Amino acid sequence: MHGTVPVTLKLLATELGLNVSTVSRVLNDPAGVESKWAAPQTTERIFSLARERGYSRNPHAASLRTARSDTVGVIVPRLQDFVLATIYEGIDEAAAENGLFAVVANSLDDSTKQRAKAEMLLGRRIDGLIFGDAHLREPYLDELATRGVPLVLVSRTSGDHVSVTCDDYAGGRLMAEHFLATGRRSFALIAGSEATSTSSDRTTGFIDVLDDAGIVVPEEWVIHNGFDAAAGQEAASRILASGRMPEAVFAVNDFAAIGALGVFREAGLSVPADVAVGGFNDTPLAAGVNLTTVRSPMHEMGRQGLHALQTLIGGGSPESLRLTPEMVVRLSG
Amino acid sequence: MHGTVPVTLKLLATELGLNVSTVSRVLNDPAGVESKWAAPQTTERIFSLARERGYSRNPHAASLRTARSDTVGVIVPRLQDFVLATIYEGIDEAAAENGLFAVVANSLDDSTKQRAKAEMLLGRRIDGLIFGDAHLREPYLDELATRGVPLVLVSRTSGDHVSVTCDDYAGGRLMAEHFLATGRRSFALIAGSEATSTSSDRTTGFIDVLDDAGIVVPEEWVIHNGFDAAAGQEAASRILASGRMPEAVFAVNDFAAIGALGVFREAGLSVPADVAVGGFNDTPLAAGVNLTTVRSPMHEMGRQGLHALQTLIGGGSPESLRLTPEMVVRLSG
DNA sequence: ACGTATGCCGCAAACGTTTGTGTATTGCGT
DNA sequence: ACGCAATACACAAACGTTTGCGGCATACGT
Repeated sequence: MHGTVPVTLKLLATELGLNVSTVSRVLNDPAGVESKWAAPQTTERIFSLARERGYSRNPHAASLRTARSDTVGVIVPRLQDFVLATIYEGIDEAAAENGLFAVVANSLDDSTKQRAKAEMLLGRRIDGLIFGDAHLREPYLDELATRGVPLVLVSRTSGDHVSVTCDDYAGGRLMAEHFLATGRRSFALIAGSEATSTSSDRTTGFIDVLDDAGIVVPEEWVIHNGFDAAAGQEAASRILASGRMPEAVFAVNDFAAIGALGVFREAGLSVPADVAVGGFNDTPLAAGVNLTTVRSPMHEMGRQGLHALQTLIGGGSPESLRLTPEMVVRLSG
Repeated sequence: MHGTVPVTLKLLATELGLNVSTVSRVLNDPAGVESKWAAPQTTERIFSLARERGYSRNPHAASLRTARSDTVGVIVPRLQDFVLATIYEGIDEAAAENGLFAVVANSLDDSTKQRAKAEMLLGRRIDGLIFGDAHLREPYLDELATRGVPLVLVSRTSGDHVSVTCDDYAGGRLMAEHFLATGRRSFALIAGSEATSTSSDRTTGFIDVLDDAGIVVPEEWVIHNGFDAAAGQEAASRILASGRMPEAVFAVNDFAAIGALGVFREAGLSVPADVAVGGFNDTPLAAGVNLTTVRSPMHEMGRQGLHALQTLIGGGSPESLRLTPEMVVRLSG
């Protein structure tokens, strides 16, 4: 197991009495066995020997030669976040289907780390980057663009970089319309992390609808403090501490919603009788706790993001995409 | 931005009037500026030019030469699973600290996909593999081991491969002891996926304690059907459908527990008055919904797993590790 | 019968590193 | 003054591919 000679093109070639170039061309021909690079008989011999010896091309050598790695990097705030994990799965799936490979890194939504990870990936010679952690103003993205690095954004938009997102504004409107239709008249917003398009689009969509209905959301009830369960808990506590209660609260993320749910219930409130709660994304857990929410096509965002990046790498100029969300009403609101 | 010449060792070397070998040695010397491969003055010139030109070594060329990629592959059932995502984060963190890079792939807990992904990663010339999806009997792992592929298991054990896990048996005992101490006498088990060590160790730990107390868990109340919220919901429904109710149910995974929680509450049962519910892992959401659970050191498992793999790659023979779990009691039980 | 096309394949140069070996220069001890 | 050991570097081969170019047959058209 230690003195094994690696099976290379050269090995196959000499064993077949051919030149490595011929073997290489045949093995790489997308036409496969129908390759016109060699006589049918020769092609057959090549493939069968390759199979027999278990040949596997050395991607480092190939990448060195071609200056492509067939690998794309993706940067997410955090893989622990179900939403981003799902998006990454979509990316990875589409990548695999297209002969690419996706690698991932966490930025913790921090600009310095984002830059560090991106540069690290570029150092590994990836062919392009997908950002799932873009902030509204992000000079680094512009820098990368002018450096000529192919990049696309998923989940969040920023500037005029190519992006694949959920139509978050529409999603916010959906939730507001639902709440109004079910008779609620006062609202609080657990609005996620500031300076992200997901946060601002969802909240302005929500607020715009209320505006039209002549309802204003008090400023202290618009709480920006992150997307996770802990953020939802803290926001809910702040709402409770405000003395009075809204008839409904819209958390722009399911996990924040679930965190809020727990705090409200613990405070003896009944949901949705005392306060309705709505989330965003429709993660499986939302179904598990009967949370009313807006479904966003996370997996599909990942897939489309990869496709966009691929056409970008190929020299094309893909359009940004806004996938449409869907209201899903459950018991919590 | 298109006609840029890539900055290589050769470029630096000719520009400095040196040979690439010298530049390479200096730049790679762990001693950094203190390198003894060149005169102090020369070393300084090399580093400053490298910095000025923004030199970044081409890992493909290096890997081609050294036959190492400084990359490890990790295979998980699913990145969407918070537990595995956290373990991967631990792996990635430790990898980065040691100059390595971790790439990940989903197997969906399916042996065929597991093999396919592993072979794909090996084709990319990774230096070693970490499996987070091992089943109890896994011939493929043995095959890899005899092939000489450095591998370690995390989260789940299998055979006598090196593994870093939580002491699941102890964890199961903790939960049983807690339930007994709080007066429950009849139990159901939402036991996760069959043929995984996490499932079997946690349940046997649980059952052993009950045995000693002279309590037996009815067979139809030991339900094997996966680790996620949907599995928990279905299991809870089956329990409800059995006609009578246990005083407590232990789900070997928080998400399954949360799913069960939702079903019980929806059925009008009050938790923990009518039925206590315990989970496993102590994910943030457990705190969010006040779930009693057993904390497992997920992040640390990842870190230790990477270290084990690293010593394996370095030719050492690391010991398997069983990290100790911790009971965390909340309102649900 | 002769030019040309086509099928089949080989040659060789890169891609950017790492690393074993070699060599000129300097400094030192004696 | 001599040998000897460091010091400070250079040379060159190798890692396994990809790909432009070229060459030799055979077949084909006229």
